[in-house]
Amino acid sequence: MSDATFTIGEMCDAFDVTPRTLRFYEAKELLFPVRVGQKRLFTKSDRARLKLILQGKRFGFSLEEIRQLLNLYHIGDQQTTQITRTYELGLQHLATMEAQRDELVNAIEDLREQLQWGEKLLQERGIKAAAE
Amino acid sequence: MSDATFTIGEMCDAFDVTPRTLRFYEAKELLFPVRVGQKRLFTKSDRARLKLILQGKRFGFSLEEIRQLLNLYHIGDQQTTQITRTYELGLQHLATMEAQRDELVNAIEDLREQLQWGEKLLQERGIKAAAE
DNA sequence: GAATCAGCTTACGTTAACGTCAACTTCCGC
DNA sequence: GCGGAAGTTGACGTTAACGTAAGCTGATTC
Repeated sequence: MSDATFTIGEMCDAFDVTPRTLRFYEAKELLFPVRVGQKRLFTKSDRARLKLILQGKRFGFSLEEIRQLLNLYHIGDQQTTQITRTYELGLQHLATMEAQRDELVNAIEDLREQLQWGEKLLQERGIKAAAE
Repeated sequence: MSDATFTIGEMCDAFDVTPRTLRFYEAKELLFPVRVGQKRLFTKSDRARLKLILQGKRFGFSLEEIRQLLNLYHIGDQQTTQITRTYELGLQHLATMEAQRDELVNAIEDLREQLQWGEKLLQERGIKAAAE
């Protein structure tokens, strides 16, 4: 029940990416689709990884950083030494992301204030909000 | 008391960027240093903008997106029509950032779980944490 | 007054992350 | 058995965001 695979086209539809992107990610060793003859077949694992990749990108991480992070989700099948390194890398990423979250929360607060300012300013000038 | 200006070198030291970067941002109309002869002098306003620029970059925004956002902090000296547009742009950015924050919070949670998994796994294998 | 230093412009180079052909192969329906 | 759809591999093009090198100016310092 975990043998469901997906063609490249299905993946593109599901995640709104182009075939080129998926092949590129494979070349960069971010995805590992199975080959049946020539064709790629993406597994459920690939879907999970792709989801994480796109998420990571939204947070401003590079593909290379993401590639390393992804090993966390393969952590079972590694050698102990490598697990330790991967684990520590994960800790660092966690710290980065938490810092980013804090910064983001502050930035949101600042932006809110600016917007209230603008709102007030618009009211003073007697503008009817785009309520038409 | 608001007439403090800064040379390009001082800016670089303060924000850990290169001169090239600051000149590039000026060319892209993200910063507007005053000229004294040939030389650029950065105002307090430029410092505030640069801070926002670097922040935005960390969140994965492009310089062009950031440029538009920055108008929010100039919102006083615009025409009413433009203020409205700027204001709406700000609202959109706010929504984007809030979505990003939520996603980030979830991702942090996921990552934490994975790390606990790894931690457990390392203990089972009897590894002394890099406490040496 | 020669050197050093900070800064300037112009222009070409670079890296990441794909886009865009071009030129096949494979399968599927009719 | 043929046309179209889906997929494949190169190989080159593109955009953003700077880096880097060359050659110039002006101020300061010894």
